[in-house]
Amino acid sequence: MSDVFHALAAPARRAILDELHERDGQTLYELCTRLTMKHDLEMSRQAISQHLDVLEAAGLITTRRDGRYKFHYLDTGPLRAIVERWRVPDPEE
Amino acid sequence: MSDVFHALAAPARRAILDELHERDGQTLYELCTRLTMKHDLEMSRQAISQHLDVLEAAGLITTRRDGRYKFHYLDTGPLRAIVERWRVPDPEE
DNA sequence: AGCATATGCAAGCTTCTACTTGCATGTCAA
DNA sequence: TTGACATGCAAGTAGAAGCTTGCATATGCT
Repeated sequence: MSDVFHALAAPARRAILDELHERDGQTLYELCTRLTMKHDLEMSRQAISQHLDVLEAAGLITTRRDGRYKFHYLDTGPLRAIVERWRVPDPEE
Repeated sequence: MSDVFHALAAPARRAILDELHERDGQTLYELCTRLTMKHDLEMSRQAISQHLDVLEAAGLITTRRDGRYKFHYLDTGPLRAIVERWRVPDPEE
């Protein structure tokens, strides 16, 4: 799971995760417009597409094809390994 | 806290955190020998020193000077932000 | 003081990463 | 089928990151 850390290293990819966390299941074009609008990120479509590939390879997002649309869904499962690796105490304690 | 993600991106730095998690408060030289022995990492002293600087800048380790020795301590506090950012569910649930 | 130990600083090099650019593929509607 | 829409692929480029190399500073022991 070394790819997870690498995927999280880029600010642009964390912004994409933020976007999907706020509104799950977006297409590439939706992400392009919303990232430009809300997060003040001027990223080209190809740049975002490549970031999505990295995030999917890391298991942080899953995709679903439907015709010419491809929807992207956030998956925070791989982040659990980070928490457990160095025994991060819970905020409740 | 963008530095935290960048600090975690390098496998060598994660190995250093692993070492400090197993045995806290090591000096630079201790880390050099133990990383070479146990983790099969052939890293120079300068390389490890630079990694420690990055980890300290990210707040993942703290240091204490005593004479010519400098001890390094693990601090998992900044990792909590990762958990809370995308609402990673607890393993208990 | 003199020497070994422990760490710090900085320039140079190589590799990788993120982004761009240009074109290709596939889907749907008229 | 034609054209617009949505995405995919791949080469090229500028910048950053990690590591090395060489020397410098500082502490402790004899």
